[in-house]
Amino acid sequence: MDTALKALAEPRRREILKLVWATELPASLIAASFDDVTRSAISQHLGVLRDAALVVERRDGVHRMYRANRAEMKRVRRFLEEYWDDSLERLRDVAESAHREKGIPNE
Amino acid sequence: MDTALKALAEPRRREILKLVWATELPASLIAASFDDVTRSAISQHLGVLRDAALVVERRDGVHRMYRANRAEMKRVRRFLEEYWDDSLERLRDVAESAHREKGIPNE
DNA sequence: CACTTACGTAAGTGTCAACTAACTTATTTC
DNA sequence: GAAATAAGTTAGTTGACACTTACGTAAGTG
Repeated sequence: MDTALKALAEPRRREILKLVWATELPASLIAASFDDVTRSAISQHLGVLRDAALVVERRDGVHRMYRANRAEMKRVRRFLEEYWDDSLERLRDVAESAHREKGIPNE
Repeated sequence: MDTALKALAEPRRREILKLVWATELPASLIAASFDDVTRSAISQHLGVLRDAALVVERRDGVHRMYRANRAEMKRVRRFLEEYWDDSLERLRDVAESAHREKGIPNE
């Protein structure tokens, strides 16, 4: 999960992900849509996304077709939503117990 | 926004954020809840979170009290949700998305 | 005022990440 | 089978980052 979040923290990779969200694309086309970076860099980004399971690869002759792994994306999304929503209650106790243990001044 | 995402990609900082989500805490207590890292490291993490506006600082005598900036967190959350949803929208526009569902691994 | 507490900041270190350039491997075409 | 195309891979560079130790500083305390 951490791998996925880190992968998403990079703007270039988010851009790639958007490209292959709805359509399957070969690496060459993905790389071609970035003019300020080499094909190699994109290939490496694709590797990171693949390792994070955010993207799936399928070989088609000389091409490697990529598309977003929406199942995994959903997992990330759920994780974050639980993070926002659950943190409040779940951690109030932790904070308060720490409060007591260390004996913080005033309040 | 990119600053915020990057800040969130670091597990330690997510942990800190959780701590100050529901309760305002002084830096010392926050640091005290991590035993494998120095106070200085936590201070620096707090600086990153502050720069990303994910956390607000309030001075109270010798203490610097921190709490999560929920407004900013909401912004990040919205950004991500638009990210998912915009892309999903595009997906809907792709006519063959329905039959492509069948080829999707796991889930 | 000396002392302590609660913090930030500076400087230095090791590691990792993004990138380029060059090379390799697989596939199709002639 | 040689050449061309598509893509991954490796080596090396640069910069960022998480961290530590050491020091600085503001606020309270005897």
